Amino acid sequence: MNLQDVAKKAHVSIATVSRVLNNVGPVKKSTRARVLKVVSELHYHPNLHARSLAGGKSRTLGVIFSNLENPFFLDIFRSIESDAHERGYEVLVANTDYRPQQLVSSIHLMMGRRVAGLAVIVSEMEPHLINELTEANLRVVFYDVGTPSRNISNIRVNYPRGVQKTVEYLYSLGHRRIGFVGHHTGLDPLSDRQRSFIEAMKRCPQHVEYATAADRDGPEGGQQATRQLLQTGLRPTAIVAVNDFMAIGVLKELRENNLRVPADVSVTGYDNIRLSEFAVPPLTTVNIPRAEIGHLAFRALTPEEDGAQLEGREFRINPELVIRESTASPPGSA
Amino acid sequence: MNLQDVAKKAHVSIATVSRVLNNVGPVKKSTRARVLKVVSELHYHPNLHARSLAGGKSRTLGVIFSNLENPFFLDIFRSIESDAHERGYEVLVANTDYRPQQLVSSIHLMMGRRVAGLAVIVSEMEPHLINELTEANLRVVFYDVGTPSRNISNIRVNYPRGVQKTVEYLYSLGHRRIGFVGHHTGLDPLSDRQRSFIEAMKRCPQHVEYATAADRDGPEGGQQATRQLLQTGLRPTAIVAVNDFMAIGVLKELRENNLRVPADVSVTGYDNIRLSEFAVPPLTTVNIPRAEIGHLAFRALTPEEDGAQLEGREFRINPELVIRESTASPPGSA
DNA sequence: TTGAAAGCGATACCAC
DNA sequence: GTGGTATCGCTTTCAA
Repeated sequence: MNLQDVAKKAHVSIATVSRVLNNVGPVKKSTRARVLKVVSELHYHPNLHARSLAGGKSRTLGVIFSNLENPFFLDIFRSIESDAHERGYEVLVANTDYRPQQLVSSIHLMMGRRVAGLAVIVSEMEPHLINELTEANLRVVFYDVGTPSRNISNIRVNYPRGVQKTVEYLYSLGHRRIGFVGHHTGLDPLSDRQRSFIEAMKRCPQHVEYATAADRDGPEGGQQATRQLLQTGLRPTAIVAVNDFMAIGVLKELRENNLRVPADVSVTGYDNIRLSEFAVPPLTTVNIPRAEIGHLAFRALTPEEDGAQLEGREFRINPELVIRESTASPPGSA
Repeated sequence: MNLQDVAKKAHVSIATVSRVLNNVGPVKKSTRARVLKVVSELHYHPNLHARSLAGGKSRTLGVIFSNLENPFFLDIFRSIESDAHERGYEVLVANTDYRPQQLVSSIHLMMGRRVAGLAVIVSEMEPHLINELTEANLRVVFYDVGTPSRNISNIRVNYPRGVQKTVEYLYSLGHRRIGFVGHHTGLDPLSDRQRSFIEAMKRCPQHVEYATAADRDGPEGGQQATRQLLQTGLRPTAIVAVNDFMAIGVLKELRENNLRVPADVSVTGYDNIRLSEFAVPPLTTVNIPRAEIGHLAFRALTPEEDGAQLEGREFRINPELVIRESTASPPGSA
């Protein structure tokens, strides 16, 4: 079914039907009513492909995430989506599962769909992709990677700073043997995170020991990585998880080893996802304001109302330590 | 940038470029190579709107969920998506937040995008929408609502059966005062769930008492609803949550009231999301196989390989009780 | 206030 | 093997 069918049944031209549907140009009230009646009788829904093709412009944004299962990403998505809907945009999501190849095809898919802007909130970003997007004629916003330019904006969270705060806090509590639980350490941004931890440890005034382990993102991975960590011989009095989602698994593995948190082992997460308050015990973590990130991403992708053609910008997010009940002084400390 | 640009630069016609890009028809090897070279030099990506418009058919499926934040839905999504990608389909997601109006626009959006099939996995389904979709010329699969017909398939989980098993189990442990925690009881399918609970309670051989409370879906809502429940005066020895996601909040509220689970109060969930094993204590729940649901949905939306034009079918899912550590006999029982 | 017609960027059929 | 062109369903001038 198409405009033609509606036009015929309403005894008008397709141009008129189009005007009615888009609320543009002058249309006599009675004509308008007649057309709308036919439209609803026929259950007509305009072909959006034809519409974007003819219209040229697009009110659609694309967003690509590494792992929608992790509430961190989902929160950002919801924030972008809600801004978008409010302003009459649609949003297309894609999930890469941390696979670089999947990221490539998602990006190309979004370009094929001629999105008006693209947010790339992933950890598997590779330099050549950044270049390709920079050269493309498309508004893009990256998360924690790349540098601003004509069409590129950036949102930076300064992950190392948050880790530094965490490690300092644990150190101040008296912890000297700390483990790190990460995931996908083969991917640059994620091995950077592990490195941030190591550097923070090395910066400690007195002698400290550490070990790291990694498995896939999520509670299961966190549990598995913790299992490895407990077998290293380090006997950590604290474990720093790369994010809250994995920390949930850390807590479980400790519990199953009859290690109390925080009496025997302290645990920290990162992100401050809402689930972190429902963990047992509630997690000490680093707050990353997902809603704000979503708003920034939307702003970055969207022309300012007042026509000011926003150049690529850089937005900085400041990670804040949130102390809850999963951390305490190590056993046997004063 | 379009086919024309590529064609010009490669000194061929747009028809040839199209052939190369789609791997159809005969093309001389050298021409093919030349075209591909230009395509990559120009970073050309075909306009998918034009493609679907010209091609007619679509390799895109739509999926609509009530709440992607609830891992139950996300698991189904991932399962559908993975099948889809494997078979060369794309999938478009939409999230309704349990808002009927949002569902309407999502459905229309999907129709406008001319998806090849639409999975509607929501709780806010209204009869007139079912009709509209039934009349539409579109493969649809519903979750736990509607009846099969020409183009409509259904996946049914028999929620009441699972609740019945749960209540029977709690009853057999000795529980006589049980609370129910739900959400969005204004929506038919969800008030049905609450009703299932009540009916299961009424079926108990001896006298039992119950109360219900509701808040929004999720841990926060679960916590809030539990707070209400604890104020009703029914001092429940067990709480049945409408799903695992809410049960996580139930556990938290009980903990904050110094009620031990399961020593003082037993708790059950529903769905068996992976997080339910990470709850403290791990949740007794009802297993709903999300992956299988995803596979079934994909099958229902997709023409069989062998051309057998699958009529609308009904798939039944059997809910199974999974007993873990959040349930026990009530305090003071033999 | 309305209609006719020129694109938008592909696909696919038909010639050559 | 390759090119020309009708066509998909819509938006958007331009005339009437």
